[in-house]
Amino acid sequence: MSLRPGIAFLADCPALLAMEIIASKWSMVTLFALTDGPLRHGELVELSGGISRKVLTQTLRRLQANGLVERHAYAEAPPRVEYSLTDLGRTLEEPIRMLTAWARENGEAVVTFREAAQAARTIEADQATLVKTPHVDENPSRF
Amino acid sequence: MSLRPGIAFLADCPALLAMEIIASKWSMVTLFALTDGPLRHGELVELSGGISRKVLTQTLRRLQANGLVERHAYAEAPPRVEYSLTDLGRTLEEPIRMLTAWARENGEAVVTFREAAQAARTIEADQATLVKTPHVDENPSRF
DNA sequence: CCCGAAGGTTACCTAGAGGTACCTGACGGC
DNA sequence: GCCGTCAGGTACCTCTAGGTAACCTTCGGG
Repeated sequence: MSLRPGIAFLADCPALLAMEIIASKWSMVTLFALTDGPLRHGELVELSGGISRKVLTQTLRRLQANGLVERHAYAEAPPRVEYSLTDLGRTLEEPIRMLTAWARENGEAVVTFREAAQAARTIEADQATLVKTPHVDENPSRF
Repeated sequence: MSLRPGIAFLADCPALLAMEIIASKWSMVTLFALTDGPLRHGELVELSGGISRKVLTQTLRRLQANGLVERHAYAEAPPRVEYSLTDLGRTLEEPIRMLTAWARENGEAVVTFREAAQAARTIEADQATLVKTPHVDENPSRF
């Protein structure tokens, strides 16, 4: 231990537990969608790029149970339910916004890289089946 | 659709795919650990607060396959392998740092809230069992 | 009286995350 | 030889995230 200072904190529990809650695709998306103001269940489904209603409900309940999101149900004619960030949730706005901005800016690059790597691995595998090359170096994908 | 402008992008695919890769507890922890410089496998295990060696390897391979992390194996006496961020991975430094800082600052608050809510629900449930006996027959009318 | 909308819940299923335990393989020290 | 280190790989297991599909409830409208 005691490598570079300021890293070892990773083992500290509450931070890791908090990470466990927010560090999921749907938590991120949901929290981000709420950074611009309260939204209804149906609106969140539309905005979130494919989340199912069940999973959205689960996600919201989890965020609610951890004090990041509030649920307001209005006793109206067509039942209306709005979700919004709590004060604690609002402290997440900036980090989430930055991460989302990163995903928007670099998502394409990631996908491009992944596909190139995939293609490279495929070719490599083809060569391996043709000639069993000695193949010493990295990428220990067995022969 | 067409609610507040600038939200609907969430449905856009590459961003969502990128989110899927980095938005996991161990990806976050691993990437954060690497923001301060290259680290070896064993160092990452120690720093990451409980990740198993198998899962660390899986996580690193996934990040590597998506162009965020590089693996350098040195052919030395005791095999040495170092992992570092790629240029693309380095663009994640700031977002990850912010999120990690948030987790460190607010992890305690989240855990506190969760435990309070848990206690409240327990009391509520106790009252329900005391007052509401006919909980049994609330099964869905199956026919 | 049935329909549709809104916001759920429930049952059922699969895929993947993640853990433990044990094996490999090259080296160095004894 | 035998043991220990480092970075894995593999087998096997469990648990949950997440998806589909169906049903419920309350309302107003036709």
